[in-house]
Amino acid sequence: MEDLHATVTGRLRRIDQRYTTGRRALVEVLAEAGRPVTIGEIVAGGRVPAQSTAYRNLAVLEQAGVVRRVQGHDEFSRYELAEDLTGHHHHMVCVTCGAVEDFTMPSGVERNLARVIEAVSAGSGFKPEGHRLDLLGTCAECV
Amino acid sequence: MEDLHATVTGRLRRIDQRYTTGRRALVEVLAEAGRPVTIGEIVAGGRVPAQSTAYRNLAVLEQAGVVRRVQGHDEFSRYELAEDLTGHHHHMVCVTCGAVEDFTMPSGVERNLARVIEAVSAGSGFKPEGHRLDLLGTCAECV
DNA sequence: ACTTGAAATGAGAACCATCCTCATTCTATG
DNA sequence: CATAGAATGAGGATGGTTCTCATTTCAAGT
Repeated sequence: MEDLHATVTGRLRRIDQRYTTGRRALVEVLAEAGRPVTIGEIVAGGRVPAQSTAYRNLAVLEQAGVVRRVQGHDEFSRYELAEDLTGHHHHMVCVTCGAVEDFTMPSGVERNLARVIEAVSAGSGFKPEGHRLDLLGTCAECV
Repeated sequence: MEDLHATVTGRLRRIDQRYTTGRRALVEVLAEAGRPVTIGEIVAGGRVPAQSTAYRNLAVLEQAGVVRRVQGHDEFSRYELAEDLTGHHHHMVCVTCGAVEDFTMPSGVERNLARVIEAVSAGSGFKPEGHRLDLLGTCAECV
């Protein structure tokens, strides 16, 4: 966790932003969640008091490359730590309640996928910078 | 195109909805686009006059299993024909302008991916119903 | 420690894509 | 042709997200 804070400090400094107590709390909430969380969940946790500040700081942290915004299957945005902080992963998205959980694939499959993506975009004029693979289905809660 | 209209007629009838001229125009716009389009693009085309009707009819067509809603990388929703009408495909999403283009992968890769997805979700309590794979990057226009 | 200027915060207002309302128009059916 | 019910379109309402601005906090120099 201290390593994480040190990394975030550096990335914020790079865009002339301070790592305040409130922003540390936000990063800790995201780190402890282990899955993408909504603004509602973040504020309901009690450690991040104001919704407007949460939105603003998530935008700052996104610009710093610390946070990534995730679209699930409902009307709420969700936020998680950037992949280079948590490791490359994908999402299982419940189409009923909107909940999002992380999952990972064997690295062989990932390498294979990366190779195919490279080949597909080669002649298209599109310059790929990353990919997202989401499973859509029903989570255990919603059976 | 006539086959398409016949199929849509059937699917709408199944949920007690009519296939009106306006809805036919909407389906034709989506079919001709060949990529997910925004409400703005649909209305700007001139064949679908009212924005509110476009939204309502897209919702009806989505319920009928004719249309799928796609989230890109900007604040606009995009709409395309359902995969069983156009074939399974994925999206290249421009992170700069938000444009979305279709692409397909070799069927061997798809089968492989499906197998891995099955294995991953097997012990998780999550029941997968589909997947979406998006390439994020920069399109030819945005260089 | 004290001061000071600039950045961060929080409460509420503003924004805008999307959805809803309702009076009017269309359409399938007898 | 008549009629009842559905579809349409213009504008209003909704709500997640963003912006505003007065207040508070922070970092750096003295």
